[in-house]
Amino acid sequence: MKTIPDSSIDAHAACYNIAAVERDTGLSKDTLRVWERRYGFPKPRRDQHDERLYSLPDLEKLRLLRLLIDYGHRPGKIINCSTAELAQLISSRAPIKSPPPEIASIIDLLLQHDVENFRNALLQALMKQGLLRFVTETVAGLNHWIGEAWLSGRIAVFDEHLYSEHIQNILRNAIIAQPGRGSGPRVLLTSLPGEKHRIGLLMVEAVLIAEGAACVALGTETPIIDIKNAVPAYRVDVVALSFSSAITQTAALAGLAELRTLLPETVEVWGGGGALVRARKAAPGVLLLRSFDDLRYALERWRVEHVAH
Amino acid sequence: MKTIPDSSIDAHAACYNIAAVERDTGLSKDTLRVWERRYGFPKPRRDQHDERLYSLPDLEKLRLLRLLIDYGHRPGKIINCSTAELAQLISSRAPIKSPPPEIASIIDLLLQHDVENFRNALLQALMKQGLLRFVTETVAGLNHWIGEAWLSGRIAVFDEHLYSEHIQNILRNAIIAQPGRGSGPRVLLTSLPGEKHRIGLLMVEAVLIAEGAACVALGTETPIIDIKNAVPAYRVDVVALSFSSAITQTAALAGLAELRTLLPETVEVWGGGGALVRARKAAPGVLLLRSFDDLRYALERWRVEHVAH
DNA sequence: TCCTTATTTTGTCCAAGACATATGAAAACG
DNA sequence: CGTTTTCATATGTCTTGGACAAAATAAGGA
Repeated sequence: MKTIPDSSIDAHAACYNIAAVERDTGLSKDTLRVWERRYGFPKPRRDQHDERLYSLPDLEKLRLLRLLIDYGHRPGKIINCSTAELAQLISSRAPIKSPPPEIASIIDLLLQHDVENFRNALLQALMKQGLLRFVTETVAGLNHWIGEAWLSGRIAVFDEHLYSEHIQNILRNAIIAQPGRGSGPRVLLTSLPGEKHRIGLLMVEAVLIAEGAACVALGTETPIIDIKNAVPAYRVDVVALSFSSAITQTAALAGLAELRTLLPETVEVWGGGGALVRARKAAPGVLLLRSFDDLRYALERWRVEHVAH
Repeated sequence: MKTIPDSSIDAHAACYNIAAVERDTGLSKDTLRVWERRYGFPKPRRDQHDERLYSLPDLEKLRLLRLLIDYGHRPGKIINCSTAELAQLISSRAPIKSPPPEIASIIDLLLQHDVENFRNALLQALMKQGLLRFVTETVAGLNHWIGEAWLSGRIAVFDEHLYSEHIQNILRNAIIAQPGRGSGPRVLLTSLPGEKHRIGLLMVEAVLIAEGAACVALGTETPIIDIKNAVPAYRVDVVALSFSSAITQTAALAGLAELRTLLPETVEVWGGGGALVRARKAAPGVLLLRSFDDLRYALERWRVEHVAH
């Protein structure tokens, strides 16, 4: 059977088959082929068996396109812009501000590959701010500005990997250090298949635990049917799902709606994350959380409602 | 654009379109269609536009098939068995021996969904044994026996997710609690694209740090080209890659050989993990680590060689 | 300004064929 | 007899071009 090719074989030539491009850009194979047919981009060269081989510049342009489309641009309007024009569209999208100094100093340490001091700076920020402010201010800020840096090519893939690992270390350390369950609802926390971003999930878990809720964290990519089965097993009151911007808003809302139909009425369904901040309305019985404040309000509301009974 | 249908319309009929089945079973749309063409299963009914609508029983049988195929069965041989026969095949995979009592008691807590006591049992084991023994005995044992339980169908998907999350919490907590760099080599630790298993990587990181080496952990799935670029940036002495049994031995050895050609002679390449325990020999200049003891010997050897200079 | 209704855009699904690679069995070797 | 090599089969992924529904936009009307 054909598998994702060993990218090492052509690492220097930077050739990607359609499966690798799907994985790296999040654009489906069908979409890639239909864009080629309709718009003439991307137009990859072929190997000896007429299979598509995408170049690294194509891949970069596709990533920019994906980003702009997520932001609201239409594919047909921008697909024939040059990579430079797309990059300019992105940078012109938001007024170019620089990150606040406390964020900038941490990012500088990452860019200088100073692992030790990077780790220490994160730990110090956590100690100084406490878990709640650390998550909602420092980590959220770092995510945003590191995303910006990645878009403009100022940060390497391996730097981002290192960042993700260290944030996970810190957040999980804080999570396990917290005392046992609190007074709040039992919240099952996970993401649906295809959603691989772990940091958002850990941030939510940290906030929930800091607020005294009991969290059952299943990590990323739990199939819907297994979420359904886990709800009675762990006797949870709320199922919370996280959707990063890597997933389309439509897919996120559809997943939430499907889950809603599978769970008993007594179990609440909450959804949040980058894919949903601009969503208008969700299926009935699904609560959208567009910020960490929304999350805290939702917790408080749950407590009020369940004390009354 | 077509999306996952609002299943609330047909919630009781439990109909899934091909995208939902792909998401929940991990079988690609192409695979589902070609199975239907070749083997006659699954044979979903169609909606008014001739699009496939899979039933819940089909979905359940597909998940059993996926499980058995992962374990080594061939699709063509088992695809026309009934769901009951498949379930029996799975349960007949019972382990020959039972786990030692200290492992069994922890697994029992997981099977009873007792999150609090499960967490506490892990923490207690860590305290009692120290990081090194905890990793090489308890965590290694848990991985093995939970794998067995998964194969025989005695453990749910969500239980395994919860296990993975908690082990990560504990290991990362231990990792960050360690004092800064030690005397040993700087080791870059990661896995190649396609290798998603994080726990093995974290176990290695814990052992390295306990032994006083400085670890640059990049998490899973770092493209080879990015590993190459990270080596000078972080000035590492050793690149260590982890390969779980989910990857074939051939693929693991090929990846190591490829990396070896891309790195300068002065940087060592180490490989380990389930895929390589039975490997005979690797490419020249690649060190195979078949056990945690091998890892510790390799560290000691490096230190001896680099003190002499 | 808001709601309803056309029109265009855009992503997903389909079919059937082709083919490379994983797997397992048979053959040749040490 | 154990080990590697060779071959055949099984199996998953890629191909093309057509079709069409849902989303997004534009146009019309209260």
